[in-house]
Amino acid sequence: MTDERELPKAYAPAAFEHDVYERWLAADVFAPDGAGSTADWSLPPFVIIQPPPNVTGSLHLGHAQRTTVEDLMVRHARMLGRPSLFLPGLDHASIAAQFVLDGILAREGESRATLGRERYLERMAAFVAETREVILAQQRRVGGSCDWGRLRFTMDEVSARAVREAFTRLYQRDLAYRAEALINWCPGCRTSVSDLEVIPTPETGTIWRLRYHLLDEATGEPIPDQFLTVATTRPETILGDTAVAVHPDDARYAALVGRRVRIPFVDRDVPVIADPVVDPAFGTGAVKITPAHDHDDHETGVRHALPMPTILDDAARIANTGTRYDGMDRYEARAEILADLAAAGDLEGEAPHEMVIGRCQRSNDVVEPRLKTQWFVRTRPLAAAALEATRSGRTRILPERFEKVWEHWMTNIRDWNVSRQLWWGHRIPAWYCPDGHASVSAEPDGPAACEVCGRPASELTRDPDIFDTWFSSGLWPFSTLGWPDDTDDMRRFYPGSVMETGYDILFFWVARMMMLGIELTGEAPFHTVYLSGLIRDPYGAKMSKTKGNTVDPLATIDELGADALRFALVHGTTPGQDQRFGTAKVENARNFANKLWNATRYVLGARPSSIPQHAERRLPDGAHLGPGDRWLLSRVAATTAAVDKAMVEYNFGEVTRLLYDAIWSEFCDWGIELAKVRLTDESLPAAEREATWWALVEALDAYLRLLHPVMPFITETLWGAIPHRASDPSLLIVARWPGVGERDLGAEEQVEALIELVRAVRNARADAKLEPAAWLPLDVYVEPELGGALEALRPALERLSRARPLRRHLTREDLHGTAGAGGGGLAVIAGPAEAIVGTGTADPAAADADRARLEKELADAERLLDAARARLANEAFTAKAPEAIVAGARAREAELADQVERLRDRLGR
RNA sequence: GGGCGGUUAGCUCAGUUGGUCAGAGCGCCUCGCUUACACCGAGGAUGUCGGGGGUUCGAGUCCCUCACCGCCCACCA
Repeated sequence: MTDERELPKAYAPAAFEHDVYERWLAADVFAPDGAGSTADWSLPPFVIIQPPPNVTGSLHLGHAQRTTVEDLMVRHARMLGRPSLFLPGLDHASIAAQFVLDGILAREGESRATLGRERYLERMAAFVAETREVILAQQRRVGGSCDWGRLRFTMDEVSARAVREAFTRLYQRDLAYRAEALINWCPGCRTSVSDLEVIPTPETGTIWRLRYHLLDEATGEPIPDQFLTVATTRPETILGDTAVAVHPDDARYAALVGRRVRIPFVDRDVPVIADPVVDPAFGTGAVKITPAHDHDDHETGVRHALPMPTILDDAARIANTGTRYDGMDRYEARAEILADLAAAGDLEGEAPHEMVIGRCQRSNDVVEPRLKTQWFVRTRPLAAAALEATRSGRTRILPERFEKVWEHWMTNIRDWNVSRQLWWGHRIPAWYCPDGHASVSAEPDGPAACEVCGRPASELTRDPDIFDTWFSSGLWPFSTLGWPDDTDDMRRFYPGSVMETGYDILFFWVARMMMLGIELTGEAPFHTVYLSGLIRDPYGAKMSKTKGNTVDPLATIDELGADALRFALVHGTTPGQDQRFGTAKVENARNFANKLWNATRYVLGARPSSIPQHAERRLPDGAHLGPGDRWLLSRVAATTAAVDKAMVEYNFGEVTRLLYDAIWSEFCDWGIELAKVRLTDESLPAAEREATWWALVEALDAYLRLLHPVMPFITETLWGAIPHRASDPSLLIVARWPGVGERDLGAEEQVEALIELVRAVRNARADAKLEPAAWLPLDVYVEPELGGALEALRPALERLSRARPLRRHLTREDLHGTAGAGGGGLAVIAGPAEAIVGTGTADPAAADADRARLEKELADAERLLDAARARLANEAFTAKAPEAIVAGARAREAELADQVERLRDRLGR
């Protein structure tokens, strides 16, 4: 034994993770064109696209999970030699950021109104400067190998220019337009929000029945005892009613169509119209129409050319009705109106009503539909192009089932309201002249003159609104690379390879990137959309900042390490499938890391003294390898191939499962244990011991490389301590992904048979409740093809099954005849191997236990044999099943029959 | 009202194209501090793979249907 390379005894991630990251930074390995990059530019670049986190946010598990998945993909690609780009970023998150800042301001007794636009934006800039480093630092702690030199912020000048340019082009192509339309208004946020930001919320409300009096056709005055009863859940909107609609086929109301009714309070006389939108079975079959404040009604209003009076202001107070309700809050007005209707005898009744009400995703206020002049993006042509990209397979969505969702949403898409009445964001580059003409310009200072009438710039005023934050996000894959300029980065890294995100922002973000990307660059912005499942809290609820049930992953990293967190976040998961977060998984991952740490320490410490400490890496000499070594190297080859396959299929949960099993159950449990004996056997030639050690190093090296994308810190640290090849770089992160070696199926079969024998011996000893530490004689018979391996592994087998002495018998008869003859002895039957554990005494209790164990084994074997025979007796099976399956079944039958026979023999039957 | 996902050991979940796939981790039980690791090692118990039907030589794995849970989309006042 010699000294280990400097590797602390205990696995303490907190002690090295930070340093490892600093070393990567210092070596400049994150950038594909960095000084430390080993990228092969003849290979296709790999570009991962990450949703830039909110600038005011802090890391939650969802971020950690996404960063992990993105990072493992980019690290894998980097190790394959591909120029790989993981471009980090921040999103200004307009409405979300304002919501946060407004909360802070409120606690200081300030508000948007008291500060004014300019001071508010200054305050925001200061706030954002404070928070922006938080999330970036956290991303580093998770281990994201981001190219920090290319960091982008959606509010930086590069992005601003892209926004202006993009919008101008859309406008010029008639894909952006300004119009008065019914939009969703959040009175709390004082802005319009997109359809996606309105959350349908089930609530038990009330539905009221109100009477509208019919007008006398002669006098034009309402008739006291003739009325039409309408049903509504929002009585205050009667102030904006401009019609009452009934179904054209509804006999009850057929005679009334064309008559007029008087809307109370506003004394507006409106027509009774017929429209098929009305469901005669619902309510009273007569619907009040409020075109300016209801989506259905608006469409009805358009169809019938109805007036559309707006009766709510920005704060959702009643306005412009000329009634005493003006200035009242919507709900206060509702109560007053109901009281007044009741007093007039026109409130016919009310009933509880299950309904779905739209609430603001951000503030939870009830959203009011409202007519407003806004900018819109014409989405249908854009969506058609996006659909063409996914249908043709130029862009793939994974898991595939989301393509259906995508199809449905894209084919039913409505125009996108991009105006926001907020301050923090990109100002819409539109200027208006006193005559109301709009000019859109990509120039920072706007057009030189009105595009329509030529009035000079000095007379133009800029639109005060800003863009929906997702507009700039939608440009992310190319705005970050310098678009609209034809930059090197655009040419090298556009379009991106994989866009990774949670499925919850498929529409918000992915859809917008696809639509804008194709329109503006002519190419879909990425080849693959990989949708992760969501991390849920222990109760299965979605984690969200507004809900306050987020878990701070940094505490987990502090305690168990970033590697453990990363491993836990992908282990046992399936793409697109939600997972619940539990500390137990992270602890298990930490234990795994600890296992790997200690295995490496063992290997380093077990170096034969004939190998110098800083020896350059050598391939093990095949001629001197033992069966255990060959088995191990073959298993490495098998695992490498399986990991490759899982990686290609984006089955990262499978990747970690493969590596966990290979490293723990094969490398540690058997590889090291078998090698141990050879390495400490001074009677072996040095060349044999050296070969065994190099085989361990070879296997460890491969496993560290394979595990690096998931657990970058520990693998980098451990890899740094093992011998390298001359061609290796000094850091694992830029080392090459292992190639698939050759399998040695013969060695695998032999060693696995012997492993089974050891297990069976242990099993028998445990069942007989023998002293675990006792060394007992073991008589063994193995079939001839296993003889060589048995002899080669004899010392290891002795040690692992605590056998002393281990006597080999060349025939089964010899084994039965000479072993355990003196009474006692546990019979072990393990496939091609058979053994008798000498108990030394004829302890009746042990004999009974042994007999019971064999009886059970026999019963199991007989049951399986019966099943196998029944299967083969079925002519349909032998006739129709593939040959290989039938052959396998026959082999299985023979094996079982043999086992049954031997068990019966042992039991004296 | 559509659509999707889930329902597999006490808990959290894997099970790729139908044929030793009935598994893992945690938990539990029995041993053991054997010179890499007690964040460990050896051994063990637990499931008619939600119910029913069908296709097939063969189904957890495909089809139909029902039940429950969750999510997404949707203009019913």
